[in-house]
Amino acid sequence: MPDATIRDVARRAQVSVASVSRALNGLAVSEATKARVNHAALELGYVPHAGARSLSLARTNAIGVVLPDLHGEFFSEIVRGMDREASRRGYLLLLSNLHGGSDQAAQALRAMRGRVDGLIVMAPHLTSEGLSAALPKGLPSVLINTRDPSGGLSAIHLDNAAGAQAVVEHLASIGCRRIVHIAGPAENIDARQRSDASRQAARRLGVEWTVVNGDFEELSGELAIATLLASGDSFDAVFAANDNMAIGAIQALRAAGRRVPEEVAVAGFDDIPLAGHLGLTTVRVRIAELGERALAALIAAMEQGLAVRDELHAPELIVRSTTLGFGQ
Amino acid sequence: MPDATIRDVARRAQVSVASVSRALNGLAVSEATKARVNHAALELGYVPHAGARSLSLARTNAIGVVLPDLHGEFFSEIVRGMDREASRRGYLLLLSNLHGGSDQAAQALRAMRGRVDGLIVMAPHLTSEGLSAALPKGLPSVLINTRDPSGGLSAIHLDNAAGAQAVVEHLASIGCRRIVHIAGPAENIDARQRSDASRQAARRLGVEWTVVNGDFEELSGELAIATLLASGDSFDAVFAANDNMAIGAIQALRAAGRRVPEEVAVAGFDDIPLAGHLGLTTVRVRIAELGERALAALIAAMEQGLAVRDELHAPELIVRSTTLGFGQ
DNA sequence: ACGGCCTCTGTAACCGGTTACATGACGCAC
DNA sequence: GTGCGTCATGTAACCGGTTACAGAGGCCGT
Repeated sequence: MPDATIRDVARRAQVSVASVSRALNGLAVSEATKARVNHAALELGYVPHAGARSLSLARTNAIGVVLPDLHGEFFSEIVRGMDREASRRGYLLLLSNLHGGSDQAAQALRAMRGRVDGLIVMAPHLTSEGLSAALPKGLPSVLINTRDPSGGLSAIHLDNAAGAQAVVEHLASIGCRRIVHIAGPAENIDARQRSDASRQAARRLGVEWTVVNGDFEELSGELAIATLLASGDSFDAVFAANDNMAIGAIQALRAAGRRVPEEVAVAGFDDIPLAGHLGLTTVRVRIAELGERALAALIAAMEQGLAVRDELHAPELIVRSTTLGFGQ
Repeated sequence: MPDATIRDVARRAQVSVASVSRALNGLAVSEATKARVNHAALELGYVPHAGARSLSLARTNAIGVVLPDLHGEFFSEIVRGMDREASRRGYLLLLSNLHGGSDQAAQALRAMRGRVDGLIVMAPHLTSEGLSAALPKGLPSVLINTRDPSGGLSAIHLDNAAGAQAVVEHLASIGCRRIVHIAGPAENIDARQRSDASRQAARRLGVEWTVVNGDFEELSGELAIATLLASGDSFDAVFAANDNMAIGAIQALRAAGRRVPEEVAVAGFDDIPLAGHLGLTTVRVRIAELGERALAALIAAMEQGLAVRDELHAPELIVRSTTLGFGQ
């Protein structure tokens, strides 16, 4: 027996489908009708068909979220934040992960049309043209950490520059004079921004700054610093583009007998849970909050047709023991 | 200008809507027609309306996921696993979080009808009747870590008993004789199962076993052990119902001058990332894999109408340094 | 030349809701 | 009693796709 439809309920309650629809949606009907409809619906175990409703109303109460393959905390936290805000506002989240190339990405974006009222997209590896071509025209969209193709869309960016700058200023203020920056993958936009901003801040403050390459993994941080130490290079601070590499750096330093923070101050970026446990100075990103804000911005755009806007999500410097005792 | 519909494309290509539909879905049409349709669709920037398509096909290519408010790793990992499997199989995930009480839960489940082809539900705090009443009848469903109301649904359970038993056997095998178990919240089914199974295993092995209460937070583990030590109680092993509390316990022990693992062995449950860093012996749960399996089971049920089945997801004991050096 | 078959195409019904508009009943003022 | 406004209700069109069915034409064999 297939699921009951609104017509089944109407037949059973001896009224028209219009009356059933009105009764169930709280529109004006007589008490008698409402009672009969409710009774019939209960008897049949009627559950409205959300898909049909959406088609008719041109409104789905769902928001599409298109994310790339994210590792670790980032994926979970950003989804958690969006989910929190979505359920607060009465929306469902439709999740789609981008695994393949840009054609698959376009496919994924197109598949959202008619399913969602708005779109949140994070597609760092998509070209601008590809993105704007693939985005369904009629869908309000918010981009996260993605260069806006045309300037015609709202976007939220993590303020990597502010975070990196805060770290360098902190290091300079406690007396560090030779900073080594462990960079992330070159193609990663966050990594590049952190690197650029830290270099500029160091230059401005008259602090020496050199860079070594990493890949965001702990091991790469350890190797980078071990290599540097072996080469006899000297420095009194390490700023890694993320916490994982900073942790690797600390291990390499201690293995080589350098004291942290007395001889070398170390800072990371992200504030992963482990950072708190190890006392790592870092930049707290509040990823969940970033997700919440993206969703809030999207809903504003959807419901009030709000203008395009570009927000920066400011992170916060968290000073802990891997820098605080420097020079003592 | 509203989005183009299939009728717009038909008009532009000078063919019927049926031909457009056939051309775009790869059914038999002449080359000439196909070319004209593709051309017209491209010109109009036509994107099919997935909602309308679903309604007509009675198939959505989406899977509903209803989860309670989960903290920490669990939420992210299980969603990640389901997402991975879903995108592999060509499904989208529709996420809905249960915040409120059981009426809100019923609401959330009903909202899924007509939007998804199947449902994955994790609702530990819902009564059996509530659940089976709220689940739309026509929807294949898989439950995670939830008592099956009627036995009529597929379900996947984490095998807490096997994990807890493995821990106790390990502790006994290295020579521990007095185990303190730090339990989780009483209403949590995982916590209860871990507690029960560890007690039974200890009894069977002739090891002393006592329990203290915690709430899954690190602080509660620390307090529990600190209190115990202050009372002069003696024991040589701590098995916490999760890693967070185990870490708290270690801090309390070391603060009191007890050596871990030499004097007291400590084990947790979950294998959070921090556990590896601290060398905590624990039980690896592979939550993402649990999510993958739930999704795979659901798709099997949907596509092949597979029979009800009840799976156990076995965790794995990970022995590390908080137990390995015991007694030395 | 004709019937049969095959391929392509178009018309219109259908999926399951919502809602504009028409209809009918009723109350009230004149 | 008539005219008007109000209210509850029903009919049918509509949202944007898919597809059963019918019709049109081409090709074949006889």
